[in-house]
Amino acid sequence: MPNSPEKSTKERILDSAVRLFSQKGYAACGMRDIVRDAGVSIAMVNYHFGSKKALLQEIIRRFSADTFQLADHHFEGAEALEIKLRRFIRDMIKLFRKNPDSLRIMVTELPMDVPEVIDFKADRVGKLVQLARDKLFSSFPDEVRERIHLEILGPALIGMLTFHFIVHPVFERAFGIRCDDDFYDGYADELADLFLYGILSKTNSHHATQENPKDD
Amino acid sequence: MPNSPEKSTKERILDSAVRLFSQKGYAACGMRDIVRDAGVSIAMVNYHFGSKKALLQEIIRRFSADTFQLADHHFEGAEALEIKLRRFIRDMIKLFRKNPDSLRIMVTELPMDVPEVIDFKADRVGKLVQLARDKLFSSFPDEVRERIHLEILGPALIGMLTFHFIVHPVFERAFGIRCDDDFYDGYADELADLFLYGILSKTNSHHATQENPKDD
DNA sequence: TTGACAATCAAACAAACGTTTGATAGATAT
DNA sequence: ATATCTATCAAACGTTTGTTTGATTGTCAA
Repeated sequence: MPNSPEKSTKERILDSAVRLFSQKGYAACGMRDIVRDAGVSIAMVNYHFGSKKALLQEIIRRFSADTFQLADHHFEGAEALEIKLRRFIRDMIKLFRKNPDSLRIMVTELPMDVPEVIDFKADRVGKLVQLARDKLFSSFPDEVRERIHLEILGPALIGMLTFHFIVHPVFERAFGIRCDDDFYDGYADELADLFLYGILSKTNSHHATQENPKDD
Repeated sequence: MPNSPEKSTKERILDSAVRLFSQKGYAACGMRDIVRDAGVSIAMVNYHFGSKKALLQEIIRRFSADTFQLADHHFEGAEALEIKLRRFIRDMIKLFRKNPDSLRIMVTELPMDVPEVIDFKADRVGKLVQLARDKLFSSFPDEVRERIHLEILGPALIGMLTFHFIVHPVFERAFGIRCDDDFYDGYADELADLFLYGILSKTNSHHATQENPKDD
């Protein structure tokens, strides 16, 4: 299915690239696949973006900006931790649903040979966790905050949220579920419950369940 | 750094392919990269595996077998849910640490044009969740099991466990952590706490935190 | 000793790759 | 009117791709 014809050439290339990079992977997707889908000449990619790799970086750059801006926005404000975190998780899933292709590209197509991309992402993730520490957990007493390892729980949360979209084809096949609005409402609630209880457990007691066994 | 010379040609190719597929991605990694690293001729790949794609499928097949066999094994037995689940999480992380390259390949290189691979994975995931339902939660009363949505919590757990290894370079850069034995011990404990509390919350009360708000 | 078989290699293959070039049309400014 | 600039295209460029071929070596059986 070709692209809508009223958009500009540059936007048509971007749309096609996002879909095809996600579908076949960046390296496996030839520029001729993209321009055929976009209905433009192959020279247009280098004209508008400079190179195929720069096109990929532009896609990642745009989606990163959306994602981290959303996170920044939801951590501000005076509401309780529960309220902020539930809203954050719900809107994050909403954003991922709207751009599942961009999400998969951002996660799976780590351009290992472009160190500045890794630096960029690491910088944003670090700032995000710092923001969570300052804005989300600032009211907790120090000895509780010491027990909450955000550098573990943060990536775990992101992993929970994103993994479903990464392996979506396997997931739908395995459970015979079609993922509609209702499903994702339940999905967001379930993950929020899981995460909030996990955090709050640290605020009340030391031991996780009955005994926290360390058997071998 | 080339491969160890005492192994067979077939094994040398497999070892090199796992590392390089993970590093550069399947499509971006040329067969000449692999055979140069393995110290063999390029014809050996097609001789021993048939094609480049068959080599990828062999890698995924081997690692899938290890992973799901581990899961099957840990869900059996008469111990309590907490004990089984903690041991499962710990050994899963141990396996992922030993084969981070295979894990990344299995998750990120979904051969979309090979439907049987997706079918294979979907089948295994479905059976795994069914096994968890039968062996892990069989002692719970029915009205509690209805509230535990394993088709959501299961993939969420796998996402938590694997995501760290997928984005490992970003992760290490962001937090300035070197991930040693101690780190992963804490990592496993933290995730087990998080997950067990999230589940046990469903067994006690209906509402997640204070109010389970549904604001907009 | 001869024949068959398995493992290996260097070289060659056509196809596909990302990029560049030169030309063309349309708009805008001088 | 003419020159400049922008957006576009078809065609060609040199590489690199995965695969195949034909020859060579070593091993084991007849």
